[in-house]
Amino acid sequence: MTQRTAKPIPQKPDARDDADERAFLAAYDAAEFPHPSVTVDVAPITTADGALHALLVRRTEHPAKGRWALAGGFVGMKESLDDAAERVLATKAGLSGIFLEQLYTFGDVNRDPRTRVISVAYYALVDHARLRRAQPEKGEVVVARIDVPWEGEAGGRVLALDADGCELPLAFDHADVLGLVVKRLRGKLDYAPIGFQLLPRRFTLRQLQEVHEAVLGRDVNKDSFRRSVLARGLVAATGEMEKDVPYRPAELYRYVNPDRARES
Amino acid sequence: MTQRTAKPIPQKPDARDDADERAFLAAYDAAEFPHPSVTVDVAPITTADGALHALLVRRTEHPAKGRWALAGGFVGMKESLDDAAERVLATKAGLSGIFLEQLYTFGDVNRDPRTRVISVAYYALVDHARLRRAQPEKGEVVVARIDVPWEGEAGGRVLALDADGCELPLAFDHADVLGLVVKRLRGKLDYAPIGFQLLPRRFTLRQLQEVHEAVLGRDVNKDSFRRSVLARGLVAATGEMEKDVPYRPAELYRYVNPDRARES
DNA sequence: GCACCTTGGATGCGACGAGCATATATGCGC
DNA sequence: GCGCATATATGCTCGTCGCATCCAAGGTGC
Repeated sequence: MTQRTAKPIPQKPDARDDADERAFLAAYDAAEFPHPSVTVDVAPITTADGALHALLVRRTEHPAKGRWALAGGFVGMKESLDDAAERVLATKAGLSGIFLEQLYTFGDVNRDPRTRVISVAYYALVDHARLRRAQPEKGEVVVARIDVPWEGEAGGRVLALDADGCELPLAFDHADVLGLVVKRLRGKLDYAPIGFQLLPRRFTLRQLQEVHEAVLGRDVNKDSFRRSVLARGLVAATGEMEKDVPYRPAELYRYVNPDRARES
Repeated sequence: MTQRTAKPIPQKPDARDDADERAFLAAYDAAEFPHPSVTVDVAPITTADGALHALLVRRTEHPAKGRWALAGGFVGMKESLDDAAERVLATKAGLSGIFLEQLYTFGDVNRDPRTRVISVAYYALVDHARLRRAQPEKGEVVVARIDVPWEGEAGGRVLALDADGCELPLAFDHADVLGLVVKRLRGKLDYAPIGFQLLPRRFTLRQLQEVHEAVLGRDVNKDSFRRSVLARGLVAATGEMEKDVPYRPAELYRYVNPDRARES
């Protein structure tokens, strides 16, 4: 809310509030004090091979040149935070129309060596095939495996590994940001429909279970998982079967929003 | 895993990176683009009479002059967001040393009529007696009853009522902020130790139950509540009893952090 | 075609916790 | 002492979760 930290604005008398307020706003000078820079950083997340993965962007400029970072950008004066996150996700990561949610705002004084930068972090959830096809307007990207060195929802920073298992150096405090993404996803997974966002529209229950195991970092009981998913009514059978598998094909399901009807 | 998607960036010679980065930082001009204002808004929360209450501050300046608002202030260039929230809580609400946690960042373009203001919202948890004694450095405050017009974790804006049940007009989007506080508290209550923050150091299990009922907005089963609280090992009996009650006094408990030892 | 393997999908059992009822304990007012 | 309100403990039921078992269905090798 609103209050001015430093020298107070010259006081005006109290009456005629509307005209008074208009006059106040006309005289208001937003540039009176220095303001911090505000950015959004977006972590596009998927699951594969039993682990979480995140798309990272190689920094081509200082600071942290050459290191890997989340897709980020400054917030425009006339765009909301959500709009800025969508724009950054589209331009820096080449992804649009996918699930996007605010995570946390990082505002330590020295987190960016340039100047005071406050960063509103978002995470985006997308299925693995789509993330692999992601093509930004320019720049080098990588889909890094997230290595979580803690259990459950303890929290803490995580590591980003390339295909050979080598650690990718992360820029700024992005190892903390990604750690908080993991913690948040683990906390929300069993009561919010976020597992479906990491899969294509049609999926088998086994795939959904593998997504949960990748997010949680532990095995889940197969039968209990199936029962609880089906009992919650969040998925509907399509009658179709998966193809080209060397064993008994499983039925394909789709996510149904219990509130409103949805496309198939 | 990892894959490089796009055309490689024209590489600059990689050596002398440190000196290079120092030169870049020296030439960086933070005032090159206009920046939004960044504020913190703190909602001091307690429970009483079976409902959530929040401390609100009367605005003495435009905009929204005369309306009630969360305790807020601009973020200084050399203080972290958490530090700013602590400072605002101390100066605007007269409270210090209490539980404080970031909630969400509100950044719609027109949420403040003056200029672009991005607000990082926090909530603070404090026991009722302490909130009633809170005395800011200056200004008029009120402890408003929060009326939640929705059930469970549906979410949405809430109303602030004074002692007579009359609605208090809220400034900016603070009805939404308070609504999100309620939603967050309801979601975290049963797996995070936040109920204890709303009580004095020593409390009866009945008091803890009443806190839970006030936050959740519904009754909870007494015996199940007692059993689960005791089984989780988050509280320890003190051996003391409550005094001056016209019925059998209950034993006083205290919160124990299961990780590290704590004071009694 | 047939044996065999692998995975999908259903059923049954026991453990555990939540909700509910009951019984007993304890301080106060009469 | 007696009644009352509340605290505190115990027993019961029921739903859910974890675990084991069984059958179904498709592919592979002979």
